[in-house]
Amino acid sequence: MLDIRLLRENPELVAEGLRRRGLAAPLELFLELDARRRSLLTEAEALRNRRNTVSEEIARLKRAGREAEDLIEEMRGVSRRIKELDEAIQAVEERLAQEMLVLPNLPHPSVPDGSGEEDNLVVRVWGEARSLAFEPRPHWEVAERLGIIDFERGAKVAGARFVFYRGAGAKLERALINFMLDLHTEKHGYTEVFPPFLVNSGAMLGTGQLPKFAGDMFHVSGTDYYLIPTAEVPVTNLYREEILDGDRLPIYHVAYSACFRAEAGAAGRDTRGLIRQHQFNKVELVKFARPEESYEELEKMTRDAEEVLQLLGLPYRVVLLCAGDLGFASAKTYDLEVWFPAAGTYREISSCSNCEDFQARRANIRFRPGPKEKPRYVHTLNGSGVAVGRTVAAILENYQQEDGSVVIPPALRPYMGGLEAIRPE
RNA sequence: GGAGAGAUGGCCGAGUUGGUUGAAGGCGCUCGACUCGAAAUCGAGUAGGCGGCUGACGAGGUCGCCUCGUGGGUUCGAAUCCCACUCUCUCCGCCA
Repeated sequence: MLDIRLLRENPELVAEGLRRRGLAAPLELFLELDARRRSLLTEAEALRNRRNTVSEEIARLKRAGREAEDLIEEMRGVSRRIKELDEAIQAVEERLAQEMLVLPNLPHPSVPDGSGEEDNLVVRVWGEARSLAFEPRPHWEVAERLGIIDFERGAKVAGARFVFYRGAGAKLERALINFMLDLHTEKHGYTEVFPPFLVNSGAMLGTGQLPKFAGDMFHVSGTDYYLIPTAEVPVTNLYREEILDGDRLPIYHVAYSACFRAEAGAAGRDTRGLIRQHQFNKVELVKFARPEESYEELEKMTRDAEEVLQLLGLPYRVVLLCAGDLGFASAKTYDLEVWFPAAGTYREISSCSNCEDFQARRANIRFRPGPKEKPRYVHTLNGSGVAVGRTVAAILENYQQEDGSVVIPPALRPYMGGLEAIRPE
């Protein structure tokens, strides 16, 4: 959520940020609601002040055994008026919140202009996007020939965009999760958490999935539970409604979770393979940082995610998203895109974002800079470190051999019981 | 799922015949005094939010309002009375 004060005092700045995202927001409405709210509040407070003073007077009179009926009669009217004003205030505040909650975050000045993917900026490339000596097969063919992923039975038992991993495939998925968690906890200093996979609507509101993107998620009918689309949701909400000790910052968390996405509106896109599933695994990085350090932390977090791909020997590039391609809550995002030789393209495998205080304001996550100082909102960051299913897909395509086998990246072998390659049965 | 108990400030813990209790007391913490220094002792301070005025939309100052799990009700007035909900604990049942 944006700061209403920023909107009040600097509407042009907000309008400019929204325009860069390709949005025209009717800011006059906000200003009008805000002004109305404050004028009602002032009136109600003046009346409350009157009531409080007179109530003391009444108490004094009663103690002295005197009558106070005329004052009580006056206060009856005052209380009635206060109630009316409170109702009006509540209505205005609800309206204002409703409008504020659907406004996205403003892009950071370092974010380039642009309206979509094609305007994103490649900031660096790692590894060689090599073409293989033979005609590479897409990862789902590699997987099916090895019998390690069962797409058909996934569809039978659950539906389209669900799979069973089997044998070495299941083990590969599990090995990657452990490999990533170990790297981030042991080398990069993150503290592991294992979060709930279902959260309530308050948490979804905090990170920005609700109210605007309800259709992208699975909702357990008859309850207030939603299946998490990413561990970012429970982990960022860990410290909701808390004031953190400034000495603890920055806080680094890493979490494995299954992720569930309805993929509404994605009909026909990536229908084959592991790229776009309703359920997938992900290792997620989340940071809570002081505002003045958050952009430095974003760079470090991106490097931490990159190291996963480097150790696995997967060629990738880092892309800075343009203003028009930014996610709802993000002020600045780097995507990591990994090379897929069969498709001949780079595909997103990680997304690292600084949400600044946008989520912190919604979820009310603050920190005390020093003793006696006022609490301030933290900056929240999140990044995939990295998407596991897509990593499996990338390994299958990049490490496939002409005979149909797949070499296990050396860094992963300790997690695969020393296995050097997956071969057809 | 059934029965009961409870939810107060960073923590512990008073306060329920409604009226200087935003909140006693203790602990913790901060600052000061004492000390060569520390401990002990003494003194002062120690929640958050919102708004008005002042000031530059800053810092600061000042006035006021709200918050004793959450929401609603009764009342001139509610931490205190009533209702609903949430969460925690204990016992029973069930279960990985």
